[in-house]
Amino acid sequence: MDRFLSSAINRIDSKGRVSVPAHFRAVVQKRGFTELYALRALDIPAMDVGGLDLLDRYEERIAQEDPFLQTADDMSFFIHGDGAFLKLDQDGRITVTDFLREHTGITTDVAFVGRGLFFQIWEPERLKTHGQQVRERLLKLRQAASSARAAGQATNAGVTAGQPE
Amino acid sequence: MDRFLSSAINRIDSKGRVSVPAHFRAVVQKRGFTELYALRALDIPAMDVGGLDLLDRYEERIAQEDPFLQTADDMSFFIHGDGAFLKLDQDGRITVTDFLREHTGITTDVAFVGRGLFFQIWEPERLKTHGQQVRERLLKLRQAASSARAAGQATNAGVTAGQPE
DNA sequence: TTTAATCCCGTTGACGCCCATATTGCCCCA
DNA sequence: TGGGGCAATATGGGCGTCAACGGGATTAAA
Repeated sequence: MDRFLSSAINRIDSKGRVSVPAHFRAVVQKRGFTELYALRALDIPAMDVGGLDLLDRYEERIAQEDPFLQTADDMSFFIHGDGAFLKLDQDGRITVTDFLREHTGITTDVAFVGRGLFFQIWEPERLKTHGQQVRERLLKLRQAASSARAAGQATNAGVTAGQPE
Repeated sequence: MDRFLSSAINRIDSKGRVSVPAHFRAVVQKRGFTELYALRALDIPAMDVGGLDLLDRYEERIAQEDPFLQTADDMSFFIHGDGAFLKLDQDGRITVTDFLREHTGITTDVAFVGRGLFFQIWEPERLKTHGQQVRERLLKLRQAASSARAAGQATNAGVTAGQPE
């Protein structure tokens, strides 16, 4: 498997280290990441962590912006300046710096969340809250879609009553 | 047969393991699933379980979204982060983790329900309740359909009365 | 010298591997 | 048709391995 999937919660030890889940480490190796780069997610208290290819995605986006405008500058500052390298020690652990704690609110435990091409680092309680919010939003999306379909059928009223799929 | 059909209830042992029905295991093998991936269903307390091809459809869908908007993030979070691998041991059992118990309410027994290309995991009592609700909904739908049809046929007065089935 | 980072090793607990037993369902034969 | 026996499956438990975790010791940096 070459994608970051699933999630796990690990404890920070007295030296401020935490194990990256073995499964994630395998993906890191498979993808050939020589170093991990972490940047602060924009609207949530989480870090996005991945290889340097994480930047590619954002840089593409920046390239689309007018370089004379503030937006491009802001974005560049964000991804180039507001990131940090996470070094894996030989037991597969990283040290949780204040840089991480500040933005995530992490204290004693760290939640690792797979996101496909990268993974995220969360404070476990906040992650839980966020997860619930995500589910609610997706559920709304789903209901909106199905009621829209129902409304569509209503215009065909009575011609074809609901066919049980 | 290469689809997940029928259902079964198995007991969790003292080590937290439960046998996946032999029939399902055969399908798993036939479909070439090397690992099982479980997602928390959105609006019901069940897990959707299948191969990694479960993700393909979702990822196609995500690709349609603007990757910088919240919806894409939510969708990725849901399928990549809110899932878990279920490893079959060589006796065809999986271990029931807290991740599964939390969402499903499973305690001592597990209900396996075939759903064609994937299968579901339920707490048996909840499955029973859910089954009844589903039947009621379908029944209502059917009745609504037949009464609508009857209304339409009323203009053709009494020629063909509702067909019993 | 102090602080922090890195290496190395031991412990612990969870998980996978293996084998034993019980239970179920099926087939064959009387 | 009913019973016996076989095979497949579900279930229980012992044991080894590995990942997470804790901490000592050494090295590098401030």
